[in-house]
Amino acid sequence: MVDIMDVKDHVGQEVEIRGWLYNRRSSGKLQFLILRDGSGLIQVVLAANSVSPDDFAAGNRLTQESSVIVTGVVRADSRAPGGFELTGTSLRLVSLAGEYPITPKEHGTEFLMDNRHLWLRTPRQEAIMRIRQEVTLGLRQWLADRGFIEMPSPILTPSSCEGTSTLFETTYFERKAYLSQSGQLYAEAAAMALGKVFTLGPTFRAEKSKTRRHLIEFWMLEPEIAFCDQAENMVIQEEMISYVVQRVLANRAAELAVLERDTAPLQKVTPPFPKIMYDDAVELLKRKGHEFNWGDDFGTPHELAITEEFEKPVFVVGFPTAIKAFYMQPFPERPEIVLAADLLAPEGYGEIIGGSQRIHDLDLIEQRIKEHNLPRADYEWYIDLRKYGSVPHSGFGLGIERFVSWICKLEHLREAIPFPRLLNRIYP
RNA sequence: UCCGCGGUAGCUCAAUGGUAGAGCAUCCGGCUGUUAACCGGAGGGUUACAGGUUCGAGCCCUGUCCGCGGAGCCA
Repeated sequence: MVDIMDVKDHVGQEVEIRGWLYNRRSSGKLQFLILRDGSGLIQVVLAANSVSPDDFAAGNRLTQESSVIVTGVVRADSRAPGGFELTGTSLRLVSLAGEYPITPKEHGTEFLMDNRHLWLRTPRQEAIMRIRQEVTLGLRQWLADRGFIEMPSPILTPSSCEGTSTLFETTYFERKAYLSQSGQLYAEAAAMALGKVFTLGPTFRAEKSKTRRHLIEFWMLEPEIAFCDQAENMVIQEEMISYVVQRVLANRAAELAVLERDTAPLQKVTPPFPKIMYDDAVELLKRKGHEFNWGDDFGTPHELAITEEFEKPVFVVGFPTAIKAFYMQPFPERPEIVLAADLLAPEGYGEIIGGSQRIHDLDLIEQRIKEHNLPRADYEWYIDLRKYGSVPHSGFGLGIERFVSWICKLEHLREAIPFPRLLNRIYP
């Protein structure tokens, strides 16, 4: 048995391919079967004198997406898509497919989303999923190589992590529980145990967001590092992002080609990334004619206006304390801003990372929990981290689907995850 | 939640208020190098739903539902 992607290494040999019929063309005594097996596409030529009459007839009855096992001799042929093809020697039907909804013609997104379980079989979706795997593998590899330990955080939580976004409520036997919207607080505890850690898992936001940049359920990577300040935090981010982008360029060139992704902008993604103070970003926006006041949070048009000034991802540093989470460390000498930075991706993809140095002072964290009206009882364990050997520490959250969408230059986040949960969609 | 656009065959889309159409898919037939193959034939419709105007509504009006795009919020 040979994967289609490896067929090119078996020229002149007879190989067995197990897969599904992607498309079929026939010229009477000659059939062209395009097979897919998840690793690629290949054309199998069935001639009346190359296979038995029964196998030839079976080929004629094949419907789109029928599963088959074929054997054939590999031949280089410029007329074949991909340059290699099989001269079929046998064909065995595994299962005859019924009328397949996704035809070789174009379809609308609503229909494709209703058939997401089948849509995943198309070459474009395969390419995106392979790139997604390269991204998560690359992130894990880069972190593991630097001594980070993967520490999963719980999905069922007793209360909000940040007390801001809307949470999904569920029941935990006799009491209420919530689906996690961030693993960060748990990552902080883990960092005090193992030094350098990360959590990678699903997070849930019950916000009625309805844009191409939002998912209800999405995956987030959240590294957390003890004895790390915000400057070091940003170095980690820019080196990790650059490594993964360059790795995808090196290992997934074929998939990027399927997506017709212009790789020139990605090749420029190398450390260091430009940094702009929030203060200066406000001035930049005013200069470009935006109505924007110091203290406002960025909307989509503002992120676009900032990122179009740069070719690489750009850090916006020093946000107003009032618009950021309760746990962020104030700037030295400037309590009105925090040691936090958002990383904005180029080409209109916006925020892919939010990171900060965390408050390590016991009195200040207690004060902030009070100011934000958070239920102190739920945060006792978090406060403990400041009681027992507190150290300066930093971390960040990376949105996996936004990162993948940018690398693939997707129109919509829904294609970056196998089964997207959207505002009006929980099927399939 | 707000603003805008849309819903016709399994799919993608046509159709001056006057007989419901095409391509793809499916089925039948033809073709020994096809490239979203091609050629001939067949079947396939509660025009989202509910009302209304009209001699006559896919088309005009009202309401509802659903979807898409954008905003806000965020990764």
